[in-house]
Amino acid sequence: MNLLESLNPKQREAVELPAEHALILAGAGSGKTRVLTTRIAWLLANSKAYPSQILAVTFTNKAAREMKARLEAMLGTDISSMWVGTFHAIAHRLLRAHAVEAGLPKAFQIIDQSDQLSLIKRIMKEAGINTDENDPKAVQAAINHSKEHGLRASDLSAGFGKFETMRGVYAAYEGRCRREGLVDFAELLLACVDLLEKNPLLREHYANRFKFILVDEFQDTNALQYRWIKMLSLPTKHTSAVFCVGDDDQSIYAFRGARVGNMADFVNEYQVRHIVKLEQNYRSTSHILNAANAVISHNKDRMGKNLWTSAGKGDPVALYHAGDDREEALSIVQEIMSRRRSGTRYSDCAVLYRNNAQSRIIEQLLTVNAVPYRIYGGLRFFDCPEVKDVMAYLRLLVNPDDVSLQRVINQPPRGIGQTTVARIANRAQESGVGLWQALVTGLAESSDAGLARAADFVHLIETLRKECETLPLEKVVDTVINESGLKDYYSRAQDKDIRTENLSELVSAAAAFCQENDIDSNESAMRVLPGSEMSPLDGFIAQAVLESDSRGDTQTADAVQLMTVHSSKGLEFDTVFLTGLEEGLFPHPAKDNEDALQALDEERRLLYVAMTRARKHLRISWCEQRRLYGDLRRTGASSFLQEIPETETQRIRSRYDALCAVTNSETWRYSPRSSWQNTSRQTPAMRDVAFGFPGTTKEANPWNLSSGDKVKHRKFGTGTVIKLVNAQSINRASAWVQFSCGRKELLLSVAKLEKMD
DNA sequence: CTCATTAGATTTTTT
DNA sequence: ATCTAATGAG
Repeated sequence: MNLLESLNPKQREAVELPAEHALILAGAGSGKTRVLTTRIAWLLANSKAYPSQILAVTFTNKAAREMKARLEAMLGTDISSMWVGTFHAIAHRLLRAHAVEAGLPKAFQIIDQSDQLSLIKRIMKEAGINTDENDPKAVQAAINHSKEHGLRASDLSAGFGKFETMRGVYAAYEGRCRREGLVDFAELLLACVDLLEKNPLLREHYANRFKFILVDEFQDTNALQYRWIKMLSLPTKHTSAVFCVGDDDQSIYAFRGARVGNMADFVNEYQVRHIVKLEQNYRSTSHILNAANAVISHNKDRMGKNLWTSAGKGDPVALYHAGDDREEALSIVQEIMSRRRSGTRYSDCAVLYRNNAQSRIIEQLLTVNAVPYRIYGGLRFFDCPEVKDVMAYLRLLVNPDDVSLQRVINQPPRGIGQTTVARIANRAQESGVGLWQALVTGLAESSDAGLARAADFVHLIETLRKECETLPLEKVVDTVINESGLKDYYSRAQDKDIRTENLSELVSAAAAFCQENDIDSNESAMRVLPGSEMSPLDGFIAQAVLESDSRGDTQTADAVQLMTVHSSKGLEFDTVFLTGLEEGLFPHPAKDNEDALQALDEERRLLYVAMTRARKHLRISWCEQRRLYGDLRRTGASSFLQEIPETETQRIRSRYDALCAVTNSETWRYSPRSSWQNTSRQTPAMRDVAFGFPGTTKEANPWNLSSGDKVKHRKFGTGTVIKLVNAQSINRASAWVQFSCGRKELLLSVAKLEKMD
């Protein structure tokens, strides 16, 4: 069989598994996506399933698109009856099809994180809750967390203080969303789960329909997504076969609710009999792979996997110890330029970092040296304010909810300020209706100038709605942009070129949406098409919220790729520069001690992901000190570096190393391990002075102190260090010291503290 | 109502 | 260092 020819035995085993539940443990670079798509193709080719019986769920739109594209290429047939999409997109589709049964208005709208936050803030303000003591973001997180665990406000038992506040806000938020027809991301899934739970017939219908459910990146699923899959697959009845692909070692999203434990739960609950491990790596050479394996082997609770490769040893992992972040960045740029001279493309090089703040210095030096680069994870197209404004107008046409109204009632500015909005909000609250309703019903009797302008706004929206009723999507978007006044407004704004370009790009996006979905360009945007769950406009608005990553890819340009380790997941590059392997940065320290160990394991997985991005060259670097948040911090080698075996590495002699060698011969060792230990512990003294680091001429340096230490002060005498504040900072570090004359906070760069013992 | 200044915070992020 | 959100003057 043609499909299977190029697969290795394990991959082939996975593809040819019987129609039963299965878990595929797919290591980095082991051909995971390929197995998933080939499995589907194989099922179809061997008449195990019709396309309509397949449900393939991914995490990101990118993955969904890739899967569809590969399937189309493999099969060469129409796959439109197959459901391939993200959890949220598929949940949305189900809810549109069964809005009434789910208790939702037909025109319900999805709100994104920022819409959700602004709604929560407003609810808190209206309820007179002090937002200083109760962080709206924390309340938002708590609400989403509750939803992830299937808990509605009414499911939470009464509590005290902050929790009770949150519970109240949650209840109000739920009520508001229901009244306004708004659904947040978690609600898409939860409403689906509720819908199927309440309708056994419907549940059975879908479980019978989707004979094969395939889940990608299973290690990233949260509790709610797990339940959602369970609802669609009736695990006890074995109507559908659930095929999950994942890698516990690459689970790096626990902070947003991902549960690696879902993998073990799946095996138990579904009594999975087929577990296939894909351990042959097709990406990296063996020095890199062995180094990554060694690091990840320090983790507890692994399902157990060891990647191997038949590729040669390749280059050892290069280690670069820089004096500061500038030297680190410069050395990277220099190496990229030298590689470029020997024929490498810029786009084969990636620079990875733990947090976005680290990119600045690298960008700076790339720019200075005229090296083109591309940053991943910036502001996405549909997150641009001007685009969000237009989308809010479009939503008002379909479903006049508070969130959209609030956003654009004075955008462009039309003299409706806080006071007027507050007045409207008061009326709305009194009669228990939404802002729009309050506006529509109570405007005539008012002589207030602000309210009169609000009436004009309502008139504008209603005119637009009438005008757009029969227009095709592209024209609707264009009309709204022009007649809302947004175009005029933004053509006078600060970045008018970008703003207006984005507005016209939005019109093109609407046209593209019609093309992709085979919608006739004359078709009215506001009518539900036969055979579809929603109108073109509904679809377009939903896509804007759910698929905000659909930004014009500039992949064609030859540019160095800059991104966080998180966003590098799933990608690969010939050459990877992994930066900032420093204690306090990578691993990033955990806040509370409770799950500090688990957090450390996740950081280690993060490092594993980063290392396994590299095909041929991996260079890891760290600095003695780095500028962070406008503050100079003394850093030091990450403890993770000691987990990389020396046999897989090669120390690059840095400028800083060279300096150490001349100023302090004791510090320089060719053995990397001993060298890290020495340089981070020793008093910096001469070599740092020679290198020109500020703050190092002081006698006492913050990194030499810890709480409990006995210190001597010229004036206060001897005392004990209680705690250190900003301990890593060179300029702002201070210590609380208990002297016999009392407790003092001393700035370490100023106070001359002498350490005793 | 709008614009300007200032305090406060800043791991990681998709949907 | 730099961005955002929240106050206060014009």
